[in-house]
Amino acid sequence: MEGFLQRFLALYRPVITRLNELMSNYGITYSQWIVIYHLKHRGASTLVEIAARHEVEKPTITRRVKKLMDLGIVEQILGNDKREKIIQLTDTGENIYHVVRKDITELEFRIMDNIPEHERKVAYEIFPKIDDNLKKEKELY
Amino acid sequence: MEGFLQRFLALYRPVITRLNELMSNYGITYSQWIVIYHLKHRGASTLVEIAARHEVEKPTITRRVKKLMDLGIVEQILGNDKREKIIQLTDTGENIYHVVRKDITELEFRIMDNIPEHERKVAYEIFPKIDDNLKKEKELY
DNA sequence: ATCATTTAGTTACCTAGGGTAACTGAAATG
DNA sequence: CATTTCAGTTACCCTAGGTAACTAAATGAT
Repeated sequence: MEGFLQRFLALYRPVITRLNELMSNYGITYSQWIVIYHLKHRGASTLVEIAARHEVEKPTITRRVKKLMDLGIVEQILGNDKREKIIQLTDTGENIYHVVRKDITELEFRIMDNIPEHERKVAYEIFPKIDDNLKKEKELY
Repeated sequence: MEGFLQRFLALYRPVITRLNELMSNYGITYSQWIVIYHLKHRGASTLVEIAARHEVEKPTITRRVKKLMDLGIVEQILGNDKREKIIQLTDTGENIYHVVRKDITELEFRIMDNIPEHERKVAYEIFPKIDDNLKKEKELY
């Protein structure tokens, strides 16, 4: 079987475009949503924690968080270490989380409608395996 | 089951980064590779044909093709309709196709090594279904 | 035949998104 | 107390793609 990656990659743009379309109703993009999701599920975090968790560089998170603070979705709280910027969701942020989460879940249901549960599960579990394999092959230089 | 799209999207960056790393040995990127692959499998084509096939806008293909012509991977051939730009792979392009194809196939094998064939197949067949479903939901405005 | 319309391609401009390097200020190390 | 490490930001770079406006060529319709 060949062309797995090709098919995988071809699906990216339609999916991300649809999600960003959905998110644009709330003034955010999918990449910012990742931060919202993180804060909801992991609680208040520093930018470095968020960056590490999602394997992106610090400036990427600085930018996403700046936008979310401008939108009043996220706010800074003070900690002991004054180097750190600890952020959490505002009430607005919590509300947005819930509506967007609902929208995404519904979209997910609609576009997986005709796919049997066990097949979804197989694919769902393949993704992290591929990710692991990529990481392992990177370790070998 | 929830978070399918999340997992799907999270895998995109590692994969595309690895592929672009691989392609950079030949001076191309994955998005340009798509054009090379198209020409190899569909033969000489116009830019509009390529754009339509991959569901991107014309300027996107103009840019990819410009780069590939600069690299001597692709060349223009003349047709009757002087509006059209018909392009095909050069000999260099053919050679690059073969080596890159080999590299991709090998990478694909390595990162799917521990995934049973039937599981790969399930995932492989899910992708176009999701794509179809997205298109159908777009038709409903 | 000619004029309007459609089509192929290009250009200019804008956007999202992310990486790297260099920096600041604060904490930790020793 | 000096050096090093760490968190975050800034400036600059890149890829990638979309939209709108345009040119030139081909179609179509009168």
